[in-house]
Amino acid sequence: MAASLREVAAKAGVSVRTVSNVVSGSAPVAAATRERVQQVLDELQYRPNFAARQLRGGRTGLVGLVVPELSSPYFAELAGLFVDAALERSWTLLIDQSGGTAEGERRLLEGSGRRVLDGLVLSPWALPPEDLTRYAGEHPLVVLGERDPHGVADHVSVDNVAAAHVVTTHLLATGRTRIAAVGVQPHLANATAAQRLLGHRQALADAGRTPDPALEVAVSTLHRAEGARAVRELLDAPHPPDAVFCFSDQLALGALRAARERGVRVPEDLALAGFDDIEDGRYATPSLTTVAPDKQQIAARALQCLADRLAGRGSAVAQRVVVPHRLVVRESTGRATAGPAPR
Amino acid sequence: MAASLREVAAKAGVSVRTVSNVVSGSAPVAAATRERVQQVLDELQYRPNFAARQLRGGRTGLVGLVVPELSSPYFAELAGLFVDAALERSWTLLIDQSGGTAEGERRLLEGSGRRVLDGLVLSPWALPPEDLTRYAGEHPLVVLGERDPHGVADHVSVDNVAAAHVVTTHLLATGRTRIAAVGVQPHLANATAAQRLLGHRQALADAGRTPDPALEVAVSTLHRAEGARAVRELLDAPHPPDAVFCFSDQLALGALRAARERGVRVPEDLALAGFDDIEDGRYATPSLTTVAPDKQQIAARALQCLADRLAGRGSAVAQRVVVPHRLVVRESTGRATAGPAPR
DNA sequence: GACGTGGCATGCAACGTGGCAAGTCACATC
DNA sequence: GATGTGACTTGCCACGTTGCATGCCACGTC
Repeated sequence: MAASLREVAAKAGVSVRTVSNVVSGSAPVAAATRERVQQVLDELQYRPNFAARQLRGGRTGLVGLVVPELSSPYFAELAGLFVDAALERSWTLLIDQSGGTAEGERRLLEGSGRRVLDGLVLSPWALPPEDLTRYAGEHPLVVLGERDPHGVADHVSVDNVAAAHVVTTHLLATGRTRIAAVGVQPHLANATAAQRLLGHRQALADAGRTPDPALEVAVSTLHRAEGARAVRELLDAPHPPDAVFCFSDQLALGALRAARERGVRVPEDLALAGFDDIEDGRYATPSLTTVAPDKQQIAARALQCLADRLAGRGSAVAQRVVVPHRLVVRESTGRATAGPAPR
Repeated sequence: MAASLREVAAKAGVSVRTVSNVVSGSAPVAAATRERVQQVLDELQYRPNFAARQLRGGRTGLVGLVVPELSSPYFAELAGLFVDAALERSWTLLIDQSGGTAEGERRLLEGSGRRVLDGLVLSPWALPPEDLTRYAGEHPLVVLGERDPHGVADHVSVDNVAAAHVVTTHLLATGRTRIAAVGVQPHLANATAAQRLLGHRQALADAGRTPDPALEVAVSTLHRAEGARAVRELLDAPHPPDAVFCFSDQLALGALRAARERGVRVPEDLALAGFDDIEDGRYATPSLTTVAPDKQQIAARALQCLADRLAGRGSAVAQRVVVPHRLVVRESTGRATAGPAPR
């Protein structure tokens, strides 16, 4: 069924080696020969044998991407961009979903995938650094999102501190005074939320304000429901906020719904900002102010890191790539109404 | 870095073949020898070479899943279940996203993936049957969702006609009289929407009602925004509906938002039903009545089909697996208020 | 002691490909 | 006509694994 080089060679009356040369273009072949061989190739629908190629070359052309959950729009969008970016390098992308658990994150690292993949891009939530270190010592690995600074794996993320800083500063500039932060995740090994909280606090401090711990709300997941719950709690508190900075757009969309349920107007009574710039946020009413990480560049740079390692160009020390982001101001953080805070 | 059988054999003082036998257990090995070899295996951290195994055995242990979009919660959930189901068979699942375009759907079928995968599960939207036929002739293929009845590939789906019938019958039972159907997709090769429309019409006919073409709304995508648009149009029409059956939960969630924007109460003024039973619908307010396909079984049966084909147990003719579904009645289709339809 | 049996170990071959170096051939140059 | 040159082609080998056939040895049986 699957034609091999040998069969093509026999039919074309040339050596196996010449057919190989026609296919790969690695050595000169006379035009007439090339044409004849090519014709047989087409005729027999020759496709190079993946296993044999790998056995010979040591490469599979397969790259893995492990995200916590595909049902999260941010990761789904990101995965799509990785597929495209991989395609540009003629790599095939293998996507896996870890569920945000250490076990899931270890699956491709330790499992059969280990020997199949040329490289791996991982967005870890739960996995302790030791596991990453061990793997990175033997295989090309790129980590997405924040980790401890002395990691050994290459590392791509936005500057979460700066990004959070600019959001809170923007909220202050629209005249808000009590700005809540929703999305702290103390249970995760992942440091992203911690970095954003840091930037948020710094912005408050830079404006001469003291962060109010009552306005920093932890969440168990980054889903809509948690955003809604957080905002309900905030609105029920004795001193409700007049702005909420959610650490993901999903949280912000949940927050938006909760606010609306309570009859709190957005942005007039409550400003809302998110993070990620997912499509749903663009089409929400009001549309969502957010931080837009350059997702395309995250994908591109992450694969570039892998390519460097594969080519042996990788530096011995882990690289730390910071991808640009920008604040996208939309309707949900319009000017506050004059007068007292709601309620 | 990666130890080969040869190295292990040398260090253990046995033949390569014996080491292979220890690893695979395919031939008897004396206990003493086995132990000694095993010790060296552990010591050198031997891992079988994937490529060489495939080259010999012809199997990769890799199975592909192609869905239109991962950002759609239904497909994301489904993909997650496929990952789990594949794991149970010690297969690795390669997920790809086609964008719902013929080109994207052809990528894994025709591209490099073709030779890499032991089998493929495809959820086609745009691909003409010829492509599927050609591929299925050469490789194990399972198609998800409705296709023309005389397809050559194995085929797993729910009974969309029956499922749609039960939804519309339920809406009629709650006292609704003008039931709209949102989600017709005349531009797709995919027949799923057509089957649901058929079931919907049959339910109306069975209740002695004549379907009103003005209440059948086509959509370009299955996203929230399209559901919202459809409902706005329906509510603006001279004779608005008192119930809407959306062909996906995503559409229904969009519809829910649009209804709320217009001040139309759900379910009092307008009943809403969806399809897919995605998580967002369970936590929406009001929670969404929907059809729950047994997604876990879709994954399990689809992989079973592949396994059968791989084992040569596949029948010559295409198999057609119908997976059970159930109607999940929640808040969004509660009893109508007495009195005239809204507006 | 010859023979058969069964348990275990081994060597050979092959899967399809690509690197390497040697080979063939035509043609130009001296 | 011998030699060199360059363009093209080819055979050999190795990658790591496993199927197959064979080899070796000890033991039991006639």
